[in-house]
Amino acid sequence: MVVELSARSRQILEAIIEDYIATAEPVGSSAVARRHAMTFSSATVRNVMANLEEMGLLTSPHTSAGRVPTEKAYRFYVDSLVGLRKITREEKRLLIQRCRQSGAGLPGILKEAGRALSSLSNYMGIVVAPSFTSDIFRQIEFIRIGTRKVLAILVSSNGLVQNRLVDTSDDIPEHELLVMSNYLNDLMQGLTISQARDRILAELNSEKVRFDRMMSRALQISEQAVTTGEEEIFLEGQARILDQPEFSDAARMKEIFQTFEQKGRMLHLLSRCMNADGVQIYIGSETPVSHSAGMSLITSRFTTSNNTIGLLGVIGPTRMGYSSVIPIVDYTSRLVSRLLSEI
Amino acid sequence: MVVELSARSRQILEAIIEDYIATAEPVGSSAVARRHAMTFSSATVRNVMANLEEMGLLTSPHTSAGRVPTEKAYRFYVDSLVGLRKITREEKRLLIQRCRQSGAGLPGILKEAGRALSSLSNYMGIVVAPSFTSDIFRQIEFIRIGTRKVLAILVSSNGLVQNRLVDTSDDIPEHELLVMSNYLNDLMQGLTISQARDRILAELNSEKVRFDRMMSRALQISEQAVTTGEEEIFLEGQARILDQPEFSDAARMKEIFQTFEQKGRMLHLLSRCMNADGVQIYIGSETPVSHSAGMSLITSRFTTSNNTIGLLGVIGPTRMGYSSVIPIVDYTSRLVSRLLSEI
DNA sequence: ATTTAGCACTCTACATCTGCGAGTGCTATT
DNA sequence: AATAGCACTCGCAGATGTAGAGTGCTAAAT
Repeated sequence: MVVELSARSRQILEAIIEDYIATAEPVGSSAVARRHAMTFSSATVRNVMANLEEMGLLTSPHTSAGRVPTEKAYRFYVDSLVGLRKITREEKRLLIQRCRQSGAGLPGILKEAGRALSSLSNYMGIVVAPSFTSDIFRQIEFIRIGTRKVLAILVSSNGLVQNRLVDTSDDIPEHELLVMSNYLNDLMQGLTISQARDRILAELNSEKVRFDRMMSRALQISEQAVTTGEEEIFLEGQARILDQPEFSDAARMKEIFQTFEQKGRMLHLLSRCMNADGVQIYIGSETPVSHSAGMSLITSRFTTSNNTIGLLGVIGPTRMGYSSVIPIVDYTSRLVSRLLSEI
Repeated sequence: MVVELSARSRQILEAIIEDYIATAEPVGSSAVARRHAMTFSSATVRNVMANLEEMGLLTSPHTSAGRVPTEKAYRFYVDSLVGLRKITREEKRLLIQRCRQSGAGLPGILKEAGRALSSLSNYMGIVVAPSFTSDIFRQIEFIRIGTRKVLAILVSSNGLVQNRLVDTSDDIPEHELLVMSNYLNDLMQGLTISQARDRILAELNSEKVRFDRMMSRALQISEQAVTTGEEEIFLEGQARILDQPEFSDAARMKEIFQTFEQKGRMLHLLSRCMNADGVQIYIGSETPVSHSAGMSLITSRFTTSNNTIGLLGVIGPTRMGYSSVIPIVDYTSRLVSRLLSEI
């Protein structure tokens, strides 16, 4: 729905939103007229506010309180936000420094990026690691751990490692494991992990393999190895949302923390943020995770050297400092993409 | 300090503690006399309570409220606790079921054990994975990832895997990597990871190696690989502590969550819980993590198949259901040890 | 036709007050 | 030594009162 507003209404709406973002308290007509040194009086502001309320952009908690922006207002505000604060040099410096200091490797960078996001925005940082399954297969290794236990190690071309302990029906000698891994490495060369999985399943059903004991055994083991483990999601700075006055209520808090504990579910919900390029903004009930809790989500994708994609962003209250958070998320996603391409 | 009490004083103290654990509200003299069907009157109870207060076992929040047990009282209660509730069959069943259902492998079992601890106790579950460094070295592998990048994969005999991406000054061909890994596998055979690290450092300084380009390169790379990564600590059911009325205050909550976010620090503090065998109980200010926040910690060690040790337990408010939590922690640590020995 | 000033009205947050009841400590009694 | 009785204390919850912020309407001004 397109919202049409006169220049003045718009100016007032923006003032209200910004004041509310800053103070978390309902803002009254006189406050707007005063603080923003408007050319007109509080009475005029009142009239305009009444209009805006009718349009569904403002509500008042009760008769004699000021007005509070609705989700619709935030949406309008964000959409028409021309004056995006640029990211400051200081923030850039901090982000770069922190992401570099992290222990080498993709997970290290991502975790640190999440922390940096959180500390710069003062909300919660969120990072979804690129899905292992869409990464390109690089190598599989088998290591014999005691009798009837084989450790399968799967390496992707991004240097990600997934390992899995597999029980085998009987003891497999080392030299046979070597033959098996050679066979499989050959089979899966150049495929993504998920394609590799399909190939394995297809091969398992093929005639030629069915009667080759070693091959079918190799396929069975590797099938377990390529089965996706838990995908990784980093939530950093959870304690920070306790700073927000709107979450000081215990019941609400609990709801939120419970949501965050179900990482699998979150991941599922976040997947739809990965479809579009650029910074995505979800306000209030638009937010895929934790509906109805008055949270907003700002995300952006990042890419690794071989074009698998991950997601990073910030979760905070609907009343969020959009104008500063958006450029931070934007910059961070570019930065992370760049750092990852260096790996 | 040893506390000596008459049988009656003791009976009353226990009644107060148990009532307070159940209700989280100060308990008065008449409540004790009534609810526990004592053979004496509330007036007598009052006299006894006055004594107990003088001994520092009780305090009253204000004049006309009931009494609340102090840390000292909990300590006494726990120490003299003969009537440890046995773990129920139902609880056993649940624990076993949940720990088994977890994905194979040590981390899977530990994570699930943490969750089970949390849901059975209704407090927070905590699990510290056995230190990788005291595990026994099993094998090292190098995989070439692009030019000048080598992925070093370190496997312990428990089937734990640590991997690290290493930058190399120049490109190393695959066949040379193979030679290197053979050399190192031989070098570190049978040692623990931390011993292996010492050996590597010693070797790096030895005369014979210093002038062998390949060997010294191998040692340099592996030195990075054996450097300990982050140790793992699982905190499960954080949301559950929000159920406790004593933590409904936002400021307190924040303090607690901030503590839990610094996992490195926690790990450090928890290390002293690993020294003794059996169930360890830390009450209030005795608790190594988060002093002064009115929390108690109950832990017990578990061991893997080759005697590396980890820690698991429960964190909750000082007012904790000790008599049921203690056997749960005890049983879980045995269970986990057993499950791990099967790996 | 807007904009503005003025004013009556509304509603909440905060403070003050009050009675109730839970709980205590002391004392006299058994 | 244990108990019953009693006066006393104190916090809590509900009631009452008040100040102030904010609104909406109307009439005057531009």
